[in-house]
Amino acid sequence: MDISTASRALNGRIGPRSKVRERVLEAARRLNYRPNPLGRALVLGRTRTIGLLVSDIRNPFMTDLARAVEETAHQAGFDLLLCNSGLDRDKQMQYFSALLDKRVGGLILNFVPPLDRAQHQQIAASGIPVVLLSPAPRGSPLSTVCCENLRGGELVGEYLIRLGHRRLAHLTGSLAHPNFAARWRGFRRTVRTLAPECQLVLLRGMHDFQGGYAMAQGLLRHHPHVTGVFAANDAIAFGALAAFHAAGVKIPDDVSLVGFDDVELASIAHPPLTTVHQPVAEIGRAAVEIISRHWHNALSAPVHLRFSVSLVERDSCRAI
Amino acid sequence: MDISTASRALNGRIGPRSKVRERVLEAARRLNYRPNPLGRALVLGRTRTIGLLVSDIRNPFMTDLARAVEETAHQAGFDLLLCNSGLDRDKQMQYFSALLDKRVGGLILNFVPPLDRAQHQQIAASGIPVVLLSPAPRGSPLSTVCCENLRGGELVGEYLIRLGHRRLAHLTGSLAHPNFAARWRGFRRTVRTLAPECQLVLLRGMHDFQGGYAMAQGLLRHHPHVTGVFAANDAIAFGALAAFHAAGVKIPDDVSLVGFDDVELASIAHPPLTTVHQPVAEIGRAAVEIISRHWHNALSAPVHLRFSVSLVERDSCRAI
DNA sequence: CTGAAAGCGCTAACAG
DNA sequence: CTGTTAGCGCTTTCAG
Repeated sequence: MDISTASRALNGRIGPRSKVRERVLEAARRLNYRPNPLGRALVLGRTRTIGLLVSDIRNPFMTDLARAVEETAHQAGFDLLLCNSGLDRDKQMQYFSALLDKRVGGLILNFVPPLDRAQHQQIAASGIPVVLLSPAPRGSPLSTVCCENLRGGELVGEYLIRLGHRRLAHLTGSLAHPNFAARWRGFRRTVRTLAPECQLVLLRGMHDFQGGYAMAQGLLRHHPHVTGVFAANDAIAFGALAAFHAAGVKIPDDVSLVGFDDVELASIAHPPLTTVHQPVAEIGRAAVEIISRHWHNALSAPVHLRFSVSLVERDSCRAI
Repeated sequence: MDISTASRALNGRIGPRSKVRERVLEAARRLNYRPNPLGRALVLGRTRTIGLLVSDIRNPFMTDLARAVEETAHQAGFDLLLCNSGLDRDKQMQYFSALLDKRVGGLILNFVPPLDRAQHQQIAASGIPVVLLSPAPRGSPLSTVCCENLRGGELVGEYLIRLGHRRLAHLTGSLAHPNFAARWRGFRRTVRTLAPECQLVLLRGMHDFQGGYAMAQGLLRHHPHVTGVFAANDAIAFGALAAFHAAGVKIPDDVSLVGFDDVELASIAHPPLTTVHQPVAEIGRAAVEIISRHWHNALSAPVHLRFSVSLVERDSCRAI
């Protein structure tokens, strides 16, 4: 018996009832044999590693996502390479190439700023399964998994209007990012429809804690009359909370604040944050599943998933 | 010219002024050549990947650490494999073995529960550089990077006593973990010394948000008279905060609360959390540096680093 | 079903 | 300084 037979046995390419198979498995166990993934990867041209490329893992939504992704990936026999690209487009592409060089088995990307159609094609041309965490342009060759961003924005608009707020602000990141763009579109459209007289200011900055802090400061300085604030994600909302707190502005007494994501920490904020819930664990699971299926050639066309959202009311808003 | 020459040129094992070197580099650029790390890893027997093994990346301290580690690692030409082992000892060792199989270039471990002397030896026997995020038993063959846990506990003890609290509680994880053990030891010792009459209750549970929540609930039920609480990390403190909030207990009016870690989010809690600061970015950098040095054979003996801590006063405590 | 042989892309030991 | 050769550990034709 030689090693090719052993290889076949270990990989199940041999009759399951075969005597040889048993002997190989037995010997492997006895010798405590552990296959070297590098040898395998070299000949196969790909690894069982999933790359997760985000701008900053400290964004609590990304943290929760990473956890879910790692867990699912591990169960499916993959491991997780974590990359923080920041907001720099070049650095993003540089990371991307490095991951390709490493022959990752799949990629989960949250590109900020996002790519154009040509870049989508280019990425797809790499041949490795890619899942985008945002909606793609129509006909994109890449898989996408995201939530109903537009609907989320609408929910917040309806809610704040219903509470009687008429001077609103939206604190967001780059509107070039499809997720943020959709949240804003849904919010604005709803507000415009429900209360056309409503005053609506848009502030853009970093989509993280710091950015939220800075934007809230700017808001207090230049638009002190605003009573309802929609932060495009919970990280921004947390930053805003801190800034309001520091400035002596009471939430929800002086200003009502709504976030987006419903990260675990939203409930510990001061006060507990009203926010749009998206099912992060399911999103992570779905992304891994798509990659795993592609890996096993059980999937060829890109798939597009969109999870529904809901508003979870806590204590950061009140009627006016 | 053949490929071994090219290999040497690319790896700088050739006179920097050599004509050949120039030609190789030029050709590589022109052909857009990208070395395949798998081929290299296979022959070298190791990769430029660092494994980070923690119980849960959602612990905000670990999130901050992961960010720092990834950044430093990337600069040093390494990438980061993230593993969440949970609290299960077997799963930990299983992850550990899997990482060895993958020929990682180094490992950063936050084992919970921790290993005994024999296991330290066993891990060291694997031959790959390992950095523990906790103090090791004397004479451990593994490198360690941590903070002055004992001193941190003392600081909190001094502080709460100085504020006049005499009914104290400590909310922590497994005391088998050296970090938690040291924090508790420092705290208790100081309290016992400064105010021997002081009542001191110890609660153990999960060292995360949920655990903090549960422990605070238990505290309210069984020890409602406690006025000063020291949480062994910020995640526990956040959970406790939520539980207190839910129960209508005012912080700091009814209870003073101190955390440990000083994660970014500590400032947004309600109220902003008084906590022990440890320099997470420096810790992450140091861990990567140790591994990188080992990788380049510029280091053979294990190194032990301990960073200093300080108490940052915010608004979660008051004098009694 | 099994063995022999080739080769994935790279580095290193050894001669020239 | 350069080329030749061998081999890292694995999978996969291709014959037997």
